[in-house]
Amino acid sequence: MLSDRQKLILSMVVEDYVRSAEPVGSRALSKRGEIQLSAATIRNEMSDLEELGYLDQPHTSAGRIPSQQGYRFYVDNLLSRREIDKDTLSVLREVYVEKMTEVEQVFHQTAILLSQLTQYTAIVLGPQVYQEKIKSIQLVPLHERAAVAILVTDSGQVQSRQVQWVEDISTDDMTQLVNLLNARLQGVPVANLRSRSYREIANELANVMEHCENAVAMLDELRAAVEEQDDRLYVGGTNNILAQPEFRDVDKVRPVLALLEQAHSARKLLATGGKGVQVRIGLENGAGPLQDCTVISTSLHVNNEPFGSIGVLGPTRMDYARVMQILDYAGRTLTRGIQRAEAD
Amino acid sequence: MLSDRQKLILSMVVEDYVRSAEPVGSRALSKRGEIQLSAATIRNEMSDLEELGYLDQPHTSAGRIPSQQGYRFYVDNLLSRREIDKDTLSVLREVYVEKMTEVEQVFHQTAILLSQLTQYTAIVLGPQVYQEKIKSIQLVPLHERAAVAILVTDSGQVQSRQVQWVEDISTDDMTQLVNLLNARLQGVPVANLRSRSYREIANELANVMEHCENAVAMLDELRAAVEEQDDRLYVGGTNNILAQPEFRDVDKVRPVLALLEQAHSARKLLATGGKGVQVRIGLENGAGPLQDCTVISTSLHVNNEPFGSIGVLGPTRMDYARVMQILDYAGRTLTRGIQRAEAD
DNA sequence: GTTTAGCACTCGATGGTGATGAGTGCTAAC
DNA sequence: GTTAGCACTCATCACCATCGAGTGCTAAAC
Repeated sequence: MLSDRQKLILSMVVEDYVRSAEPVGSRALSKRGEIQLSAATIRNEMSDLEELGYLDQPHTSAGRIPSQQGYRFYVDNLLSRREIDKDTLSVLREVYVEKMTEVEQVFHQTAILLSQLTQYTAIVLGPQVYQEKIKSIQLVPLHERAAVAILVTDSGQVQSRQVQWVEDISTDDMTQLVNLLNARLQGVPVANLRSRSYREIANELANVMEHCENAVAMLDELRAAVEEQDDRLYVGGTNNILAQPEFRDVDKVRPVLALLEQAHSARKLLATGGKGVQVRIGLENGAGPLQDCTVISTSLHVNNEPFGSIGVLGPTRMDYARVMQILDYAGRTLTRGIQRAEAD
Repeated sequence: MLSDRQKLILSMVVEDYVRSAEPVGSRALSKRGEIQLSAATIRNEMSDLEELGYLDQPHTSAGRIPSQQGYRFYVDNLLSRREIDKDTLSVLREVYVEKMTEVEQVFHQTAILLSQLTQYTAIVLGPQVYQEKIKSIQLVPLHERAAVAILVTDSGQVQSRQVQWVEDISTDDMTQLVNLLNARLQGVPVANLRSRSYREIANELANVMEHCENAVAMLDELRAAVEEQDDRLYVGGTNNILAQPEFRDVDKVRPVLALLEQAHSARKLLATGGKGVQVRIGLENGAGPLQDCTVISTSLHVNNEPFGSIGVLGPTRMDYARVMQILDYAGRTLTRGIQRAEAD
């Protein structure tokens, strides 16, 4: 276990380094007044901290920087929970005071907001429609052989697909089809469209109307639409990462940007399920391009069900306290807002 | 007017420079065999071309690079319309052979595809729902006081918004409302929702039912949804731009990325209206961050109406012929595909 | 035992120097 | 009109000395 003095020095190193991006020397800490020790003493402690794995030294005769383990300890034990600053708070309040009817829009705005506030890159993952229940299915004919199929879930999310019929279909048939689908599918989780109930419906359809293959294909299309939309991912402020000194080297940034462009890679970075703010430092994000990055994220919950997540990606040298506060606040406000909108 | 020899030399310089990203020297051209002249002669011609403004010299005793004017002349007059290469063609065919029912998905895929094929950054702007006509309006109740309003246009695009009622509304009222709206609004351009017909409807509603403010507010919400969605912009391969030698400097890339993140700035880059492939070189994109970039784009048309546009952003040192071919092909194929889907 | 001053040492960063070579412009010969 | 020859320019690179921040260690002070 670290002594109190070691903890103090570690957190001073972390905070200094986060501000300056320069290795922190013993003399600099000694002069800062928060600690009444000579540079030599601090040097000894730093040497110990390095041996314990909490600090790194880029090269002999440079100052120290926190190691991944150092950041981890700092986040877990030393983080000073200072108040969220007023300017930030007022910006957050201003945005979330507006009514938030359109989920998609809110998530998009949140990505922009988070990136602006933190000056890092924001990643927002929309809720998984896949887990919601079907509220209604609608069919809007476009021409004789084409229509738009619309699926509404109980949280009010809408998915749609154009469908083509192989042969003409009468308005009556279509009404009958819609009625049947609604009667059988209301309340069914969208995910089930692929399995059991899906086949039952198919059989039943075959009894009621001709050309039911079309209707079956339609359900399949809707399910596909939902699956695709489930990757609904918003990334904001990618360019912010370029402002960080550790990413001045293009070869370092490019893999990170490339990863963010792949929806399936990016979504893996975010917290899933668990409550509270999650911090993943360096290699904890999985080896590779993100070894110098930290992702802080929190997942949203509505009625105790996961409802997307929001996160911030920056260098490991990140203002942990501030970002965690912002995410915490944004997460709770968003959750409340959505819950209220649904309860209305 | 340039002599044939000058044209040949200019295009050799452009093509060499596009390949190598290094200033092109007279000796290098002389040795390439396509021209039977000594380095000295070519030097004289290059000197003339520089005086005429078609070539630049980074510093004395460096080779020449094309000026913006040089690229412009090359694109307008010298571009060799060689065949699109087979590999590229087969990739394009493969993607667009799949049926393209979902407009949104196709545009998204196109952004990814274009960036992969060209190794530049792709920008795709979806069609303006705003200009289409209303096909149908639907209302799906969620709770007593909340519903999802859905608007379908004649091209099959779907927009939706959650709406809240101030007071409970009966199912009958809702049905009546939907019927009225459909009767009055079918065929009306979405854009008109804000103006004339919108007020007429409001008055008529006041006669038929109570609490019509809710319905009026709903129409307003739908219009807002459409307006927001009109910024539907897909950007693919932003990281590709980092691979270009002229953008190894982070300070050069960052403004470009920042611009691409702002939907309203990015959409300005693309061709609007006119048919055919458009090339904007350097400052032609408007002064500022894009002075070393070229945007090649083409707008799509369905039934002679504009239907979004697709474009590629790269350094001015760009493979013009190839990108123009790819965009031309993709544009025509997309248009055909969408038209067919609608005609079915 | 803990803290501190003193000092030699390390190592990256900075800046100046000279060699190298690609490429030019000019002149004179073909 | 074309080309060979040549002096000149200038970016790039390797090399080297200098500088200074920061360390580790030792011995003295508390």
